[in-house]
Amino acid sequence: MITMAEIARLTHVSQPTVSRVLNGNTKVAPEIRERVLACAREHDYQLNALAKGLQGSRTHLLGVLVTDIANGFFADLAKQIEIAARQRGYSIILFNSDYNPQNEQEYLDVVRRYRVDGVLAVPIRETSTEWHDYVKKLDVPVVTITRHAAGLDSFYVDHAAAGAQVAQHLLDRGYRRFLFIGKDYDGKYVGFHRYLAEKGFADATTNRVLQDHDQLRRELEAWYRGGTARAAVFAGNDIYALQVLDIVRKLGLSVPEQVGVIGFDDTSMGRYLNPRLSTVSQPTADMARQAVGWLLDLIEHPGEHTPEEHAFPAQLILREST
Amino acid sequence: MITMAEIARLTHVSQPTVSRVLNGNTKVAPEIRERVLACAREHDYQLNALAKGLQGSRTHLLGVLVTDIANGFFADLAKQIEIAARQRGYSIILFNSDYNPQNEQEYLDVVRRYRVDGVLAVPIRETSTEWHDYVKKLDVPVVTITRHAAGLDSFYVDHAAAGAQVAQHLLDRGYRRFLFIGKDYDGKYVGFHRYLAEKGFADATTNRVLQDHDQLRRELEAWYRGGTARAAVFAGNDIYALQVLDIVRKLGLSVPEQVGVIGFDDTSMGRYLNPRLSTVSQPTADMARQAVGWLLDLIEHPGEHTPEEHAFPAQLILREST
DNA sequence: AAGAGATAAGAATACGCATTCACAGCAAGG
DNA sequence: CCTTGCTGTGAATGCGTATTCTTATCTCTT
Repeated sequence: MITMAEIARLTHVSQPTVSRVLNGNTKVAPEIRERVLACAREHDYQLNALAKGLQGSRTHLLGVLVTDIANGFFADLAKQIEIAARQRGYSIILFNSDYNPQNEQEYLDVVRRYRVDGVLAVPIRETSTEWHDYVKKLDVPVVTITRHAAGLDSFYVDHAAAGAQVAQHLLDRGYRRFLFIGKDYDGKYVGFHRYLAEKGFADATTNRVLQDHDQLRRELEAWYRGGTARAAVFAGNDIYALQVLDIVRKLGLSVPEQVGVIGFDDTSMGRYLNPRLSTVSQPTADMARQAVGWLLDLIEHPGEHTPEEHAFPAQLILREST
Repeated sequence: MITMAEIARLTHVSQPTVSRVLNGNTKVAPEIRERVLACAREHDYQLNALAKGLQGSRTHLLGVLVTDIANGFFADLAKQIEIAARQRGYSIILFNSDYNPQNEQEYLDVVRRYRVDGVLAVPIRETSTEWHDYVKKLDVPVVTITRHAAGLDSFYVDHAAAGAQVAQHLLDRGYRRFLFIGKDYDGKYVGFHRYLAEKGFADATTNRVLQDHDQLRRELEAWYRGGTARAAVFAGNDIYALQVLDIVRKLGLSVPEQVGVIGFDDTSMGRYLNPRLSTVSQPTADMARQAVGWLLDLIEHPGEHTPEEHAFPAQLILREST
């Protein structure tokens, strides 16, 4: 791989001059400029980003930390981030925490090792003080995306509010008993439960973690038989919702008459399911673009700033399943 | 961020000694070793990977180039790659070509800029000589994954063979008219068509590119009405298959009796659809692990080697839709 | 007890780039 | 014709690390 020094030797100038030509900020004699450019083109010169990064300025690397890239929602997010970053000349180093806090920690070390310019992170828990503190000690800007993190710049949809919207919708549709499938610390569940409690349905709300399809089936059946009021299931994501639909079908129950089902994430498949799946859509592309823009501004115009939290609205996509 | 020189100053030793302690290969006095390690721990030292990379050895960076990370199959692939790479101490820089050859080229420049140690790529076309030549000029090892690329190390499932397997299965099940949904240069279609032609069904095979759901619906309907023999649709991926199922349902046709449907990729949703989707599974995790292993061996034990092509078997997952 | 060999640590250097500093050449002004 | 000021270029330097080379200290042998 050819270097500036090499080009300098070939064109009988000094290395700094080559640097000046290639960066184009300083004035340099036209003849020399041409000679150097020609030589660079001829040998297909590529800047050594490591040397440039070491030298002190930016590395033009962004760390992207997600919980699970195999999840369609995050995959989509990553894609949008990658596009936005590329447009502004940054490359991304991708990390998967796999919902394991230990990995999450280790990745921050990788971030430091490579002197990444900034980080876009989907933290595992919204309220992990350890992680939070660790991030604060980092001297690179970190923007939280998809999750709300107090005291950090964050771009997110208010899951609690979305959960409440779902609750309201289900009540409107006449459902009176509710089941949430997902982690109980999930903001969606918190908002969902709170809203229903305010309306006097605290006892009618249950929360189940999805371990395994067969177990869910047993629990779902028991739950359904356990009451007479009209029942609805709120699934933490569309994949869960799909499984619920399958189980409900097997139980011989009709959707949306006997059981209502609503998902989350607005995965593309929802539109083609039978019945078409009601779900909640997040402005992924918008969030990603704005988060990247914000982060890059932070990077390129450093200085004191107070973290801001940017909430985006969730949108109910109402289809046949409710 | 603290450096080796800084630690050296604090512990009253020289920078090379700190390097020796931290790398642990050379002998150094126990007392000094302890002092340095304590100091490093206390200040939470992190190696500057840029400097190390510049210095000449490895960068411990891998380039991962996929066509579309938002596609569940590639997302899954990326996840497996990331896991395998992490286990051996490598981080990955992710690129999305978005099926745009120009992006594909540009990414190779990024690869060179960051002095990436190696590349795992899903090329857009299996037979792009330009790309192929460009890759050969690169002085880093490149392993092709998911696609077969002549003259390069590649890990892939033989799509043509898989297409033939599908054809055979559909014939076994009594289907006699066939439609493929996907790009016509797709290996799956090639093998599918060839096998059917050998059995005398050349005229009964049609190929359609999926542009848009409504258009597909019209074409599918016309195709179905256009003959009397039992019909089956082979979709290039599970998402297409899902759309086909939806259309077929709308047309009031029964699956698998009147129309058979089979997908590709074995997405997790297939198991929960109604009817459960027959599909083709690729050993993604295996391929990813082996590809990464192979690439890292190439990196860590350089030298002459002749590229090898590793074909993996596709597995038919037969469920209710055929 | 003195010289040879081993061992541990410091000094110097290179990697590729950007930047600061110094200097040569030249135009303009007195 | 000499000074002032500007412009374009080269020399020197630092970023953080690993490595090579050198030197000082110590152990062992005879």
